[in-house]
Amino acid sequence: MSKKRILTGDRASGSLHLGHYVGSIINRLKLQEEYDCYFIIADYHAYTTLYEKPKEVRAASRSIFVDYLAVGLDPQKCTLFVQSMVPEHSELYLLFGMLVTIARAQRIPTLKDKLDDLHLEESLASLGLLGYPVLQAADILVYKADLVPVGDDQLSHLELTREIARRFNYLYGPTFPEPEALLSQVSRLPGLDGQKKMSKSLGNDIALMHSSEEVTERVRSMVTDPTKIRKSDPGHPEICTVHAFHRAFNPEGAEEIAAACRAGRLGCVEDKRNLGAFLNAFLDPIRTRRQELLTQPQRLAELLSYGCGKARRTAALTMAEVREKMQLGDHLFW
RNA sequence: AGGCCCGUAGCUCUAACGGUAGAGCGCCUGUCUCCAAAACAGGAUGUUGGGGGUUCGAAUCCCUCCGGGCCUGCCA
Repeated sequence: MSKKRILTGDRASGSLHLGHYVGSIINRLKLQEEYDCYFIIADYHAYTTLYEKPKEVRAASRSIFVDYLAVGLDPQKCTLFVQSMVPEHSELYLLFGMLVTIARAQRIPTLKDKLDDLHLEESLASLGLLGYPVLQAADILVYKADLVPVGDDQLSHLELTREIARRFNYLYGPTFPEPEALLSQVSRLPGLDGQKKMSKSLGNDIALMHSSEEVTERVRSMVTDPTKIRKSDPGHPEICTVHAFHRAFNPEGAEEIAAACRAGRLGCVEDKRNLGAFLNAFLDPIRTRRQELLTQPQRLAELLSYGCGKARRTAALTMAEVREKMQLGDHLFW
């Protein structure tokens, strides 16, 4: 009962890929054993940029939910839910919006990066995009989460969450914990191009839902060590994308492979063939489980509604308290 | 509510006076590589937001509709 609570999740902007897996999913599989975990599929967040594409967002939400189950997040151990199905998020976001100045929101460093990605001038950013970190604060605090697994790029968002919690507690009385970062060892997987991090929008990803043929094809297109021209040339595994994947998915064999590559005994073609086989061996059980789940729409619907219901009950408790403290709601009116 | 600006390839944009729709990036193919990358060679992509009009001829001018944006106002 005294388990600490965690909130984390994914924007519903695309299917999960191997970068998500090594970056956070694998960590969540452990966290669900020790903590009271809430895993959010953040479709409202997806709408901050994909508001013109509702079907894409819904397809992504569905695909992420099924993948959560397929990789082994267990609805008996953790709470899996979709953000928009818990309307308390939006109500708390609205109220938190009063506690944050425009200047403060504009000072979040990730906003600038996001605008660059979108080729947007700051003057063209939507109010929703500016409010993104405030919505995140609502996501976290509506469950009174104690811990938030974050990469260092998200620390500034968590800092805002803590400020909001502190300010709310000061103004209306102690209500929220100040959530702390749970810094996990960040193993970041590069994309197929070896340059940028793996991302669906860059098209350099291997999705959990890719077929084995697609995986083989994508591995074949990976960038390797450009100085290894001939098979017998000594390679540099530390700068080779294929090897980065070996280290992530085949840690036991990685050293031996590196040695063979350096010695010029291992060619890239063979190396890629081996990696493809490894990845497919890893993905096959996930594929099997996904296929099984997809034949049981009724069960999927039940699991989704179970998770959302559970999340909503928790969120409703917080909102009742927030309304009370902020003198809102009909039972206080007269 | 008024005023102004914009809409062209997946993205960023160029196309004087109305005169064969283009470039860069990205993408695909080939050569080269054990692969991939790089380099080189080649290729594709468009109802120029929709409709109407003027004209021998409209991305360009006019009308209209749709979509987007900026400014001013509406004592919210």
